Amino acid sequence: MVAQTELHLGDAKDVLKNIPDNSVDLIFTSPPYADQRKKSYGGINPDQYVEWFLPISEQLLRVLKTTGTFVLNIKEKAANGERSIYVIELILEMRKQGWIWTEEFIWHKKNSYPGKWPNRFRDAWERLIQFNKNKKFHMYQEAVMVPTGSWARGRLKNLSETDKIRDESKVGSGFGKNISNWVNREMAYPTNVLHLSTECANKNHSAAFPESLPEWFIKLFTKKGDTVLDPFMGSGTTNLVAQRMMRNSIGIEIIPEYYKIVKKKLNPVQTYLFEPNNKYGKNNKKKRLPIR
Amino acid sequence: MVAQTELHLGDAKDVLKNIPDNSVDLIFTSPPYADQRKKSYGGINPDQYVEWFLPISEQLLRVLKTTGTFVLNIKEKAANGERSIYVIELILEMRKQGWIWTEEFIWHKKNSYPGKWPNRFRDAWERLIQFNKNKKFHMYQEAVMVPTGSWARGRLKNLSETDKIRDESKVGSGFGKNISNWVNREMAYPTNVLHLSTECANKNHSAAFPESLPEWFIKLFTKKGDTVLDPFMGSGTTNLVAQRMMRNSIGIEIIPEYYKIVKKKLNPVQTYLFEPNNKYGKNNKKKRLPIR
DNA sequence: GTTCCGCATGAATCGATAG
DNA sequence: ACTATCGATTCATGCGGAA
Repeated sequence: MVAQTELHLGDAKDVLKNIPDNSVDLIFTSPPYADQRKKSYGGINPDQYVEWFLPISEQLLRVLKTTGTFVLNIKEKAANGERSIYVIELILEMRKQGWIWTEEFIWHKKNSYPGKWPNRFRDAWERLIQFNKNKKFHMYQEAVMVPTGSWARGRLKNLSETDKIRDESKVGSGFGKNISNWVNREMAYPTNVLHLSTECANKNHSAAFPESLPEWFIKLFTKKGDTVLDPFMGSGTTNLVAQRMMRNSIGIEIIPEYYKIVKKKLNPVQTYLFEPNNKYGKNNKKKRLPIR
Repeated sequence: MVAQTELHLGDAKDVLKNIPDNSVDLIFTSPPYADQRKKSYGGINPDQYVEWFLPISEQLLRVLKTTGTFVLNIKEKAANGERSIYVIELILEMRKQGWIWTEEFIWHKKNSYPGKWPNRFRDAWERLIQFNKNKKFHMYQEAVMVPTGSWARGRLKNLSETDKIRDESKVGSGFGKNISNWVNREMAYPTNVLHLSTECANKNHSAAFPESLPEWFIKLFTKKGDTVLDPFMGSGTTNLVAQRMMRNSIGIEIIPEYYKIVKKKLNPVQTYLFEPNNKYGKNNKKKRLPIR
């Protein structure tokens, strides 16, 4: 079984028109935030952001299945001592388009950007806003259960301080790396707060979000063979993870350089027969990264 | 020096009118959420929530000092599979009143009790929305600094349990080795994500938030002798903490039973002598401070 | 093979300076 | 007065080299 990955070069609002109605199970994306990524994307003014995004979200509403989910990763910036309001305005406007605002997950970034200002602390969280077309949608909650309970606590007690600190991410939301050790123990459902760090010093690839972020939502809202869409592909993290998890995916990117990089990265793997057992281990990270 | 605590029985929107302009340094409150606590507050319909709150926030804007801060603890609930929008509408409307939306802190509730629904996970976070009158406001950042990760990794790891305990007490008492030399370097400013446990098993009253929550914001935005206001006092957590931290405080509560409980709980000397008619005239603030 | 230490690096934000 | 650019500030993380 092979997961198909479709890559498109172009503007999301145009390219989306070629995608059929009700054909996508999960949209996971992180659009360029207002006034950020100026060098690459030109930067959208906060005042014009909603206006810019609405034609795209309208298309997204069309291509999403009625049982599907749209997860939008975004965070408004602070400027001149005040937070922008375009994100919450966007939620209100998208509701008018017919979207249902189902949930808002919090991504707690442990290693947020440092800095000190007289009037504010470091911004250490981003929004993961969940929208749906219908009140009935597919959600595979068991797929993201996390180890917890007395066993986890007992084990933690015997660890060094260093290990405790490191392991906290594992206990909190299941984003730790050696999760396989915890399988078949006491499991619990996670919450709507996700703990994970940005991968900043990773030489092999730099992405806006770590792989575990789309991975979690792909697990939660799709099953194998489903289709995942990222209309702002960037470095292609969503599509890479989708492919590895045996989900079909569609990626759209407006910048040729990014498009080429992703195309190179994904194409060879596409024809490669996937083995579900060999997934999230540390050793296989090296294996999958070198591009041949 | 004694911190004075004023308690008022009545509707916030009326009682607030008796509080002088520009007299409060911090407003910290957790209003009744829409459609919840029906038995106590009669339940405010989500559709009418903004309309209900705006006359109150207008008064709050008046009584707050230009250097003061308003922290609103609130979280919209999900009803019928959808998140209510009254909180984000409220932010937009309060901006129109003249409030500056400075920041949104996240309170990550670690111990919220387990639960699961077909369409969502446990809601483990709440908003702490910071509003200001002015871009310049008082913020005492050093008061809430926390140990850095490297401090925990490097120092704590090599210390015995007793050393850890001893050193902690020294920070407070000032005795022992002078650790202030390296404390500064090993302390970091926090982020806008707060990790606190909910105090579930607590006496008779059910507080909406743990004491550490108002404590953190009182440390951050006030100094001793400042005035803290909670227009929806409830079980009086904010006022209790304020009093303990040597801040004057004002509490307003509409339900007689709560009012009586708080009045009993707080030191009578410090709840002594409130003069409701003494409003706009002479500066009653200095007058009511030094009472023995 | 471990552990430890040094170092580069982020979806940041503000205030000052320049046009 | 308003926008554009730049420097200063700051810390968790992971990598690579050293002990």
